[in-house]
Amino acid sequence: MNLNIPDTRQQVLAQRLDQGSQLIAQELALEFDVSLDTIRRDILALEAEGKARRVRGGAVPIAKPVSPMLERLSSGHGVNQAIIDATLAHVSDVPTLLVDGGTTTLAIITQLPKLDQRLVITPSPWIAIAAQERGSDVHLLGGSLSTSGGITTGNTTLSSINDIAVDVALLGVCGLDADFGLSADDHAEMHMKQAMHRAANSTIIATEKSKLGTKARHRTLHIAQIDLIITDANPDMIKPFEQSLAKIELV
Amino acid sequence: MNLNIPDTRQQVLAQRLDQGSQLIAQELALEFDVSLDTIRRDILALEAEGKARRVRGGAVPIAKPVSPMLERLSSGHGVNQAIIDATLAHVSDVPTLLVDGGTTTLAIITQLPKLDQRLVITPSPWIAIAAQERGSDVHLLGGSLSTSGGITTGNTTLSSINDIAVDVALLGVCGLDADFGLSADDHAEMHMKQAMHRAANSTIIATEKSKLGTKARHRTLHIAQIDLIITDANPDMIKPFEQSLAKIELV
DNA sequence: CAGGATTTTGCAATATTTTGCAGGATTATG
DNA sequence: CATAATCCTGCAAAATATTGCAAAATCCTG
Repeated sequence: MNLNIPDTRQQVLAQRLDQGSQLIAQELALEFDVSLDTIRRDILALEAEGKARRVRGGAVPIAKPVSPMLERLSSGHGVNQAIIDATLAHVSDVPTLLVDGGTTTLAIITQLPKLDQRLVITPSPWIAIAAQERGSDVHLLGGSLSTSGGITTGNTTLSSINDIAVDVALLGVCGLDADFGLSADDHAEMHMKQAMHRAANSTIIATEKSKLGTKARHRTLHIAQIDLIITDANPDMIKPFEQSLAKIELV
Repeated sequence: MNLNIPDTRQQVLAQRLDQGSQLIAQELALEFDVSLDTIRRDILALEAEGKARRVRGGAVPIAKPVSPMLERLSSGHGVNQAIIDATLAHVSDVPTLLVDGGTTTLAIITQLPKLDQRLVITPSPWIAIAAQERGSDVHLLGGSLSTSGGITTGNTTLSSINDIAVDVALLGVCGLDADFGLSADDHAEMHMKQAMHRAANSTIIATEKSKLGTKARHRTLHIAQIDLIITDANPDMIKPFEQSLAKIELV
């Protein structure tokens, strides 16, 4: 048997909370053979550490943060309509599209005009669903679903993407800097975006001005490798980009 | 034992509303073993938070402007809660789950308890998203997205599924007949379900009674190949199945 | 080891929350 | 209009929280 001191008990309780179980004061008092008050104090301590949410009768795990993707999707789409329209003008007639994940690309794909015989290839389940609803044929690239960006990654994904060739790759952006180039938050996502670029004849990027000038952790593409950048930035914000080869379209 | 306090109940109720189910005060009073008044107060509280629209006899979901894709994602609509609970009892602790597409399986996965280190493998982008929401690691099987069932199919999918071994496969149902067995609408889906069955140690099926006794186009599995069938059918509906080897759980 | 400080624990008195119930008002339904 | 179901209101009982306090255990120091 363990030491029956606040420290040990609270450790056990914290572990159970992590595991998702609820703490019921009455039961715990019996289990640890202490009074209700003592358990109550333990829970009080856990709450102070932010490890528990106290409720009448015990405690429950801290409410989990919902995924950022679902969050944004359900709470109004903050994607600039002008960006969407400008991008659609470039991709609407493309018969084979390779589409990255992300809120911007998702917003674009949900407004893709219906077209017979279009094929959308994507590592993102969100994009896959949206594209299918717009009547496209969809090829979903398999792999492990990364928590950060919501796209599949991994060796199997990479190898399958290396076997395809498409007209246009539409990439999402974590950071975009004139010198540092396009960057990604995650190492696995970086490889995915690079592979998508290689598989496509031309690479298009649509991004909001807030991403301009920012750098994410992993350098992914040089600006020169990008064929077209579509953004809602002010003219002076894109000055650093002008000497590069990328074509920039302001909306 | 669960905490039966306003906080917990209201959380459950809110979740059901999100799924599109309507709340019936009488039923809930029985389910939670409290008086009608208590449920009424819970609903009152939900209404105050803007999470429910109160109607005579219970409450209905707030009409929320969701994209069609989200709508389908949260459409546990019409799936019998008892089936979900019974299935969860079998799969909650399984560390590696292979999950087919379909509204029933989707409703189940959206209620999967959080568990560290669970891996969900699926050919369905909807399941993938739902599983990720619930904190699971997700491996998405790539391939062409079939329009009928919403799962990926094709040779690449089949070959990748042949390389895996899991504890439990949770399959959806198009038709289920005592003689004809489990059947699928689509030829490609048939192959997928068969492959999923082969990859798993045990095969579980959850289905509503409306599917019982019906045959879809393509015979997929014999009843004897199924380890467990969970359904809300009446006892006399499953008589034809009794001579088979499959274990049947009525809810 | 003695003696004092600190922590932990259980208890009692007092709030607070939650619950079920009784009654009368209101609404659906034939 | 009559009837049944559901709703609102106030209230009292039960469960749980909070607070203050004192006894016990433990730790610390010389």
